Amino acid sequence: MIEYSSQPHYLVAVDCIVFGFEEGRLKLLLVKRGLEPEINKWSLIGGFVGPEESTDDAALRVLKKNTGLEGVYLEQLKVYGKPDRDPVERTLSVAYFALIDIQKYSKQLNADYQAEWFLINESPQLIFDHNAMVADARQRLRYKAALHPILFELLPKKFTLPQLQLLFEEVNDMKIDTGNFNRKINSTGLLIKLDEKDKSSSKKGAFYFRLNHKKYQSASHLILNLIPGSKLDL
Amino acid sequence: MIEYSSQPHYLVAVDCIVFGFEEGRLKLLLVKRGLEPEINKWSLIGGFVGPEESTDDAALRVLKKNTGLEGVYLEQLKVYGKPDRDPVERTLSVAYFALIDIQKYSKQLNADYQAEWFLINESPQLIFDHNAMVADARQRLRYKAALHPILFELLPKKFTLPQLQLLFEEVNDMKIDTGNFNRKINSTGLLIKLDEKDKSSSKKGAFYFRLNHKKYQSASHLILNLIPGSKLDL
DNA sequence: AATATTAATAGTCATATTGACTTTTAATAT
DNA sequence: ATATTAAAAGTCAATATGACTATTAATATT
Repeated sequence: MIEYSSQPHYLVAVDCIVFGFEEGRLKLLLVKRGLEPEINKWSLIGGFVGPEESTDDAALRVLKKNTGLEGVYLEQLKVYGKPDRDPVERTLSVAYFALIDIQKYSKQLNADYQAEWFLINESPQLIFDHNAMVADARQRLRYKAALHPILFELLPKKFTLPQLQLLFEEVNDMKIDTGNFNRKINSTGLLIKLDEKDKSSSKKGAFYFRLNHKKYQSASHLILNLIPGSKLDL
Repeated sequence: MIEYSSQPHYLVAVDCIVFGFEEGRLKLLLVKRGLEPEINKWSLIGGFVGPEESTDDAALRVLKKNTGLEGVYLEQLKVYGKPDRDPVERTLSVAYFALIDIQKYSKQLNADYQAEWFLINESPQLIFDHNAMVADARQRLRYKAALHPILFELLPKKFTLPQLQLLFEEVNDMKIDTGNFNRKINSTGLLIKLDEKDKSSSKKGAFYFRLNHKKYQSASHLILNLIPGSKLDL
């Protein structure tokens, strides 16, 4: 029988950077680590890759086990492979980032799980290299969101244009001109205007919109130009 | 002493998709596999990750060992983590793609190593999931090249605009209008026109250009718009 | 009931970019 | 001298963009 004799073997983990958006602020979902070392410290949602599952499957499983979340946007970020990143023994981590609609899951998250939302800019010190993972994921999110319509994954089914603009402004940490933003979003044809208005934040109220799912699916890999001055740095 | 008791351990490999460009065609560097199983079959350049090196370092080492290449453009593509992708035992592979100037290395490659260049569209059946890796790498190259000036990595120090256009056409598998292409490239300010001309492919000759390295470094992460109709699919 | 207030939404306009196309130019071959 | 070739420059209408202004719809105030 053939074998790769004497090659070293390593642990392989997955870690998920879970983004949410609430009250106009970008948030991050964290859990308290349940094993030594660094037990009870804040950590990304993660776990070891089992013998019968792919890394993608492991990420889905870990996400579901720790939060109950299913069917969310999930994308491989990158591998963190430095030999000493875990002090116990060598462990590679495949990082994934997820975008979820907080409202959809907030009740179940608080009731059944230990997970907690943090404002992205006020999140605590994390274990190992998890802070670096979050920083990389934010950068990737910004990059991707400037070119592809993925931020809708963070919003509820019904949302307003001012809400969407706030999300873009939060992700990109910049002010955006309302008129130009609306024109650009409308020109994508991705949104369908509803009759209902949200009057919680103004007297006039802002119309609710929902995604044109058909169009959205076919456009998810198209390159758009959602952020002003995208010739600039990202 | 703390340990992650009884978690499964796996082999971890790196595989490099090495792209080159010669005679107007995109090429792929392959080697004959040196160990069982599938010994002597064509394979990407790869190897196992050693205990003291990061995956990035492993990719650099493997690339140097198999080809002598150093200082080339190298970027992590993604992890291939399906449990059965290697028939011998579970092995995760971290795939990297490299862009190199063929001319710079052709002599040493032929003399000292087993590596061989193939036209990308005429490359042989590869072991395991390596064909899928190549397909993913091509897609990533096309995506990235539409937005960032990375294809220069495939050209020699001196090159002509027709040569560059041919490269873009090859990568994107489409015809590009010469006037518009030149205008776009010139507007980036990345190129410096030389006095010398290349007369090998026309009577008039085409001016050589070289990269403005200073500008190139600061522009490598900027989003440009190098491909016509980039609102289209990629 | 008229008016002020607020933020959403629509409209304007000069400028820049784009794609399709045409013209000129530089060198060699006949 | 003239024809040939492909590189390089130029033209132009259509579109996209960013900065800005005007209008509108609902509520609050007098």
